[in-house]
Amino acid sequence: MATTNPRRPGRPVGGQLVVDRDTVLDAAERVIAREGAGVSIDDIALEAGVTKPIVYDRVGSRSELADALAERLADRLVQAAGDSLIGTPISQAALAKFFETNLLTVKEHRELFLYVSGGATDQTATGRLKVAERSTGPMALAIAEWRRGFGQDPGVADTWAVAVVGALQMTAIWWTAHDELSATEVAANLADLLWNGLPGR
Amino acid sequence: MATTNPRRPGRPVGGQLVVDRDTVLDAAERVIAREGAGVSIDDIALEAGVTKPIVYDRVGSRSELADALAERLADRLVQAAGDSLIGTPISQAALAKFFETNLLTVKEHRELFLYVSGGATDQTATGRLKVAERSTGPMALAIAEWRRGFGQDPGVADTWAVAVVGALQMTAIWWTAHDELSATEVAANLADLLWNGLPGR
DNA sequence: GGATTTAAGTTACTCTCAGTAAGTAACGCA
DNA sequence: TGCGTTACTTACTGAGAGTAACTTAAATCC
Repeated sequence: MATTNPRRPGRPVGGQLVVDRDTVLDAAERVIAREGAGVSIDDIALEAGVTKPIVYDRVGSRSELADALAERLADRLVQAAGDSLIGTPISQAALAKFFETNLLTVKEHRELFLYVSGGATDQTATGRLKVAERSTGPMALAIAEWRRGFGQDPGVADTWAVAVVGALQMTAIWWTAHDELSATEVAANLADLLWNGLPGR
Repeated sequence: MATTNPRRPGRPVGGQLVVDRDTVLDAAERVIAREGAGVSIDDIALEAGVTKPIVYDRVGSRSELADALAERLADRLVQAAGDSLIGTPISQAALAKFFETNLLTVKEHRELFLYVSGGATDQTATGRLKVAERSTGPMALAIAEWRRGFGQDPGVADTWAVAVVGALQMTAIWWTAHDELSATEVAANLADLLWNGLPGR
């Protein structure tokens, strides 16, 4: 969707906005996927067929952009994987399936994940935490639900959700960096750890 | 150690180097701890009482700097926590102690951790992975050892080590962002998860 | 012991990029 | 038909990474 015929200055013909926020975010995802996490705002603007100030107008600063992309990515992770977990009978196998889906989704959006993680250097810089927090909510709910189902204290759910998401994210980035194992194998290992614990059963 | 009396151009008197690599890294840690993860190379140079090209000469580019600091941080984490784990009888309580030490160490070096994580935007940008990989080695060894002790397959050790480190790191950064719980509580929750598994015992 | 090469700094630059200010043309309302 | 408003663009500013050019002391050579 790169600009075919550059626009002149001034308000364009036809009362509509040239691009809306979502279009800019779509373009950002596309160019990040294509060129890697090092892309500049100008690159994104170009991909959207527009200039930099428009990007600022639609989505805000670079860290706000990273945040917005983080939300999208997190939602996608939840969406893709949630089907594997919520509502189905809980088992180690289901957990493994859930992890596998997550691994594959991260792999698919690896550069976006890196962009979002490295997002900004200021205090909002906890980009990975942003993805995590978004993914964590549903996860925490699910965990609390389980625990209640098992007749156990759901109070640990928050910590556990963060931990599980952290384990998953780190494993995913590690796995995509040097994938000798298949997603299925890694997911099975993870599920084994988180279902049975370190000492095993 | 900030510059008291700026040096003139040219080679300084006295055959010695003004600063060596470690001194620069020390300065970097100090200024990051004091001013936050947003510091520039110039800031670091100033703190070291030297100018930017010297920093480049001693440690290299910004991502190499981040990598070097990541190694130091990881070594410190291993150092601080290793005592709690290696050689002692393995138990859920020991694991909790290990986690607690780790949490407190990350909290202590929070800004450094953020600097290293946000480190660079290029493909080397997996700064957190750098910390992780460094921490992971010893952890993987320990886990493999355990598993053998339990008479179980040590083959999962690599994946498990990454997962445990990931869970720990994410939990740490989450905890330092909004610490309502004590380190001890969070560590206990983590140990419960990783010792007993999600379903509990 | 002076001339020359090498070592170890600093100053001053370039380049890229985030963020913003100023300029321009179409729309839309009186 | 004129004038404010809207929605763009171009052109700037400032900061920071990385480097080139310069400066002076030490070390080497005769």
